Amino acid sequence: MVTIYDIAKNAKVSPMTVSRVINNSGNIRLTTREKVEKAIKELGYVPNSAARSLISKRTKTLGLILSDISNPFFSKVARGAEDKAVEMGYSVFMTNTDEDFEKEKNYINRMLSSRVDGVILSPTNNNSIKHIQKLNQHNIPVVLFDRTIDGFVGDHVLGDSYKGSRDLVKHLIDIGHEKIALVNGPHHLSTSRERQRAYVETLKLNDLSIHEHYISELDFRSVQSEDAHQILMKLMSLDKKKQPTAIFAANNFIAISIIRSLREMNINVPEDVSIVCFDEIEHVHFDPFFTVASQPALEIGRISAQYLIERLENDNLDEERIVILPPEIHIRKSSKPLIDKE
Amino acid sequence: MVTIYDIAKNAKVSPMTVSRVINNSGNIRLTTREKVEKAIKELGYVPNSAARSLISKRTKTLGLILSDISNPFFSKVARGAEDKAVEMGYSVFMTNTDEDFEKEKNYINRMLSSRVDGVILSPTNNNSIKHIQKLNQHNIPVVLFDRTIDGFVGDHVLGDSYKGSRDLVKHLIDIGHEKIALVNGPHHLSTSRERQRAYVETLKLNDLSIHEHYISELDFRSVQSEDAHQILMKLMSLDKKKQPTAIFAANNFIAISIIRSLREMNINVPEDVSIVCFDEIEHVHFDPFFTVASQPALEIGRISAQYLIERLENDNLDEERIVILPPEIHIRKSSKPLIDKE
DNA sequence: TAATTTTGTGTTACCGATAACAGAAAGCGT
DNA sequence: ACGCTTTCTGTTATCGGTAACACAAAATTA
Repeated sequence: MVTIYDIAKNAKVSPMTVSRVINNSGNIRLTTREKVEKAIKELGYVPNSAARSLISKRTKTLGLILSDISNPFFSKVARGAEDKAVEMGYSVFMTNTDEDFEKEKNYINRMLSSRVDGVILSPTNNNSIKHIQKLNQHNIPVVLFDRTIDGFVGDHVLGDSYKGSRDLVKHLIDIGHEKIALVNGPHHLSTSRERQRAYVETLKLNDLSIHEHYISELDFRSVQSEDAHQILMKLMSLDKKKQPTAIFAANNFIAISIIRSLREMNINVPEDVSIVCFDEIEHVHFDPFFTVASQPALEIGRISAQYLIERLENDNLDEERIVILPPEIHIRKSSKPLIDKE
Repeated sequence: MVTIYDIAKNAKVSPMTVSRVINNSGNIRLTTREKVEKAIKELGYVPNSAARSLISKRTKTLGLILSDISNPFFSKVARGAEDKAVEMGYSVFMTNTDEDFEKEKNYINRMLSSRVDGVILSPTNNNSIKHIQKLNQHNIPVVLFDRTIDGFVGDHVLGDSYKGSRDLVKHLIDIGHEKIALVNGPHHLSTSRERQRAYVETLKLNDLSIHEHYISELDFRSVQSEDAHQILMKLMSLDKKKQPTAIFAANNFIAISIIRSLREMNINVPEDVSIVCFDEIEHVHFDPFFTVASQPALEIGRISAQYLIERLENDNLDEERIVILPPEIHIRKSSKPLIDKE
């Protein structure tokens, strides 16, 4: 491996001079600079960042810990974060927890070991605070995105789950639905709790009742699951007075598993049941189908990276900055006005 | 930052002993081991991998350079590669070139600087060989996936573009289509060339003619583009004798842009035109729509990582190993038997 | 019990870069 | 030509680990 010493020997200068040429620091005579640059090109020298970061204590690397890379929402966040990071001179270590706390723990240790300068995280649950504290003990700042957790102090970049959910439920009510069920994500995630809060409040505000079984829970990653089927069976076998005519799915993958289960039961969307959900579902058809609250995923990623890097390069920042980005409601074909069948 | 020296002082041993405990190397008396482990826990020590790799010359890190992370095909490859790498004790640096040669160059330099042990790459074009040579000069092995390029010697993990394409085109012919157009990806990619070769040969073998304008080219990433529209306009305004009744799209995103353009022209799929394509299109609808050649993306990622790591940990491997994984043909609703309208 | 092996621990040097200091060379004023 | 800046370059020590060697203590063998 070519080192700064090889360059030094080749150009007949000291290693320090080579270092200075590389970093444009100090004063170098033009002729020496040229000698050194020639040697660098000839020998194909590339600085060793391990050696650099050993002395500089900075790696110019960010850790990005996603909960589900196969969900387009998260892969877009990743893309946004990487773009912005590179733009600002940083690299990104990207990892995937699959919503698994143990995996998260593991990756946090990896991040510590590789001495990333900061971490962008969508935590798996409230216990993740332990991981964050561990990072903070090592002076590694953390930006949370998508979700927040109890006790965290620092930058957040979130979507407005509350507002998006209110708008979705309101839309259902506006088009005549009164029996609306919620298939939520896991209650240990702040997004789920916010979405449920909005759902409950919106129904109450409109004097609509929440029947038993109307609120149920699924994993955010369950595209196809037995659990979904169970939930739908229960919902659709309620007696006519209670049987929901619309369902609010807490995220895109849950919506997909719902629509699949309904299909198996020969129930049509939107003819028999309307569905709305959080997060975009990639629509590749001629005409997009799902009524959704679409979050600005790329932007969430970009801002997360930017905030993190700003914090790294600037000590005198506020204790915490919270950005809450509103989702866009797209009304499409999965929701349709209720026509009274009686 | 806590170092091995702090642990040494705390446990009243030498740094070397601490190192031995951490790495389970050499013989350590049980009592000392316990002292050291206690100190490690108390001080929250995490080894500095920069320091480690400086001396060991290995980073236990792989570089993964994708051409389009927002394409589910590639994000699945990424997932597969990361899973396997972690399983084998490596981390992954993931980056995204957007099919841009300059970005690729940039990322290769980053990889060199961060001293990844090996690189998994889907090259942007034949000139990428320069980048690969640069890596090889630094003794960094490269595994190509999805695409191959001229002059590359080393491991490849590819999908069988030729076979998949033949099967798709054959399917169209079997259900009565005779006028079949190809909207290909860029000709500088091996996958495009293979898919075109299969298309041409299959038509010839069945005595079908390839009219002028039947073969055209789009970017693999163009989900929605003016170019697509232009191409479709040209195709659909051919005179009745030549107007294609079926289109073979070289990848998923091209298929999407085609179907969108057709929609704008009020042409229905599959009633008026059948479409088949390479790569899965995430079907979230009750019933999947596209007839596709689906590649085992996860497997491509996993094998790429495995081959690379094997090569890193094993000198006496063959010069090159080429895996070609067959795609699965899924016949769905976007292709339908031709009914003669005359 | 002395000789030999095994076990357990420490010392020194080094990986590749750079900060801090030192000192040589060149420029400048009188 | 002399001293005094300014510009340029080199030396030394260090970042946090570990390999290589050295050596004392304990265990084993003769």
